[in-house]
Amino acid sequence: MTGKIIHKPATIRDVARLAKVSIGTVSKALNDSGKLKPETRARVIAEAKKLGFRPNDLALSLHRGHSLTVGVITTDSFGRFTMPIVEGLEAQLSDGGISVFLCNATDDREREARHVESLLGKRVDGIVVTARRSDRRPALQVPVSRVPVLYAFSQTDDPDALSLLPDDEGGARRATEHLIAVGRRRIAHVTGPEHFEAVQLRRDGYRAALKAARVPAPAGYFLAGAWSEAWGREALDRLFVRGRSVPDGIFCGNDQIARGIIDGLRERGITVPDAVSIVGFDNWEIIAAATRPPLTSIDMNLKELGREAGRRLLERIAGARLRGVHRLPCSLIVRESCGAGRPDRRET
Amino acid sequence: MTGKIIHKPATIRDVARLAKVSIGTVSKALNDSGKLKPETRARVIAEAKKLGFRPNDLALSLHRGHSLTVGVITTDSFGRFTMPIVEGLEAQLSDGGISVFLCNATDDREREARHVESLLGKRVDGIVVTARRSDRRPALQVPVSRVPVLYAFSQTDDPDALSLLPDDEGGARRATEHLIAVGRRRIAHVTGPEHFEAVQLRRDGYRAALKAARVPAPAGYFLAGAWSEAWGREALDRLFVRGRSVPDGIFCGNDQIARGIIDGLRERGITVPDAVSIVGFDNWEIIAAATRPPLTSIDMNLKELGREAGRRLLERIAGARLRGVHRLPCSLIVRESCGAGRPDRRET
DNA sequence: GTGAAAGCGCTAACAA
DNA sequence: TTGTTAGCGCTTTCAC
Repeated sequence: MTGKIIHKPATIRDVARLAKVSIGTVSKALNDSGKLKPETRARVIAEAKKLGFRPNDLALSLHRGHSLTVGVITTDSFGRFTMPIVEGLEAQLSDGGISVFLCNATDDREREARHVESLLGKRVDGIVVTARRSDRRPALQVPVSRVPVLYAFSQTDDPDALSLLPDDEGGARRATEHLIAVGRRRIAHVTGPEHFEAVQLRRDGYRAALKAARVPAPAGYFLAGAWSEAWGREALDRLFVRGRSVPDGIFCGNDQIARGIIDGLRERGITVPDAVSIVGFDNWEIIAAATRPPLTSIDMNLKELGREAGRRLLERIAGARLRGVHRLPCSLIVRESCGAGRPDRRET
Repeated sequence: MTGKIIHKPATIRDVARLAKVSIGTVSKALNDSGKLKPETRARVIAEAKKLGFRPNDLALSLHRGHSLTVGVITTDSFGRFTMPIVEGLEAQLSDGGISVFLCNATDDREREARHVESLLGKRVDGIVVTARRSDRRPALQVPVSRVPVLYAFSQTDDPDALSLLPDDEGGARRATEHLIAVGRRRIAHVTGPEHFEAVQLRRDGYRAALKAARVPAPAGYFLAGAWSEAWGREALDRLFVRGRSVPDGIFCGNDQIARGIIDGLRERGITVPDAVSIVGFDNWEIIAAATRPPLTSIDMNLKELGREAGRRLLERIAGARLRGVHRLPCSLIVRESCGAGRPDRRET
């Protein structure tokens, strides 16, 4: 014993003793239930405060059968995309008096299983699964138990699962439409590895927007590569060196690519947005604000996605039978990399 | 009723019924305690598995008086610095079977208080406080109760508090020493707002290293500004335009500044690392890897700081009486922005 | 208006 | 070797 003085938290019994009433009375007084003489109620409350009494949620949960906690399991070590989602989720849930357990599984199935076990043991009322990217993943193994599971920025094969994702296709369409709106007609798309679902969807959105506006989409104008600045610069070589007509607008699959492109363009003496308009994707503040000029970009509204995940989870916990894949809208954040156009405020 | 089928989790009682033994026997069998006929034990375990039985941690915690949970309260909405810390913390703690509650207070004292209330209600065994930056903050108000509190990447006035911080001064010294080691003698320091404690400490480290090596530190070579790329470029103007001798090495207060400087240097046709060596701070992968050339930088080892926080918190929970401010070492991560020198592997 | 007691799921001390 | 039971802290009938 290291001489630690344990202040065992006061129990309802302690309050009862001090206030010279029964346990039941204390409960009624504190929860404002039943009928009590105002005087008694006041006295009990006073004593409770004096003792610093705080009901034990453990006992409470045991009694009522749910714990007012949910677990978040992420395969992304709380990376760039997970963070805002968890932030929104936590905000929404904690407004409802629900606490969030954080579990990092880091793509390790076994670790994930252990975390699920642990959460189930803690009798969480629900589980949210997040990931580094929105591609399909194996379903979370939740042995027996009927705890609601929700996939946020993540999806699985189980058709009964509920999944919330950003509307990549719509976001891409909006980006492309914006380029068209500022007068561009030779619009390229430089993006990440083609096996990403997000890459495919964004490409589809890009093409759909061009088609709708009867703007041509030359084959060489679609370039899939890596998610990096370096790839952005490299793509520029392919786009601008050859003898064919060069783009006057580029929609980039993410902000890093966009940054590489903007830097590369400046190094070639091509001005943005005068000669070429650029739109990014992710609206990663730290990058979008640092490019010269600042980058117009698509925001996936991940924090809001997190909040929505919170709401839906609550509904499911309440018994609603939600399922399927839901895509949430992206926003266009206008900065200076596209030039005038209409003063395109943030639109949802 | 939405027709939801509630699979109430099996209780120890259910197992007992099925295995035709008493509750006590089940408990013994499952916890490997007491003496039981191996056959009985096996049967009980089998039935438990069949039922998907999983002990209710709520009941367990209620019984044993501690919950195997801790709370993390952050004033940073899970930002860049908080995430690795929380990641390390969660990893360390979950290895010990402890779950982590995430609470985002976002600089809102009242929200923070509510979170503390909630955590205390959940009877967490400890609380970790993290912040956006390591400056001193008001102590966490933990009414009554003796739950251990630990400040990670954060500190407070209470001299009895336990606080874990990166060794900014040591990191800065190492960075400067590295510049000296690669042969630089005119070393500038461009950093963030001077009211940050981290800025002061890093400046001290920079000066100490110069002094120790008898390298001069001209007054104009220390430039405090913002944490941005733009400031890095601006600082360059002050450093290089005047008629005085220009630096051949620059230690930057963070990686963004370093990036601004590297970009600015390239635009002036000054080569890195041939003409000037650059060291950054934070080792923010996404930036450090994208600069041209890749940036040598100081890593605060925040994930390890998180792990260490987990360990210390465990000790405190176990009754150890820890207090004071502890500074954890930073590492130098060598890339290519300083030139040869010795092949400086990652040193702790 | 207030008190007494059952019960939430589990462990541990004690009986049988 | 196995069963019984008190008790962890709380809410909620049901008596008084």
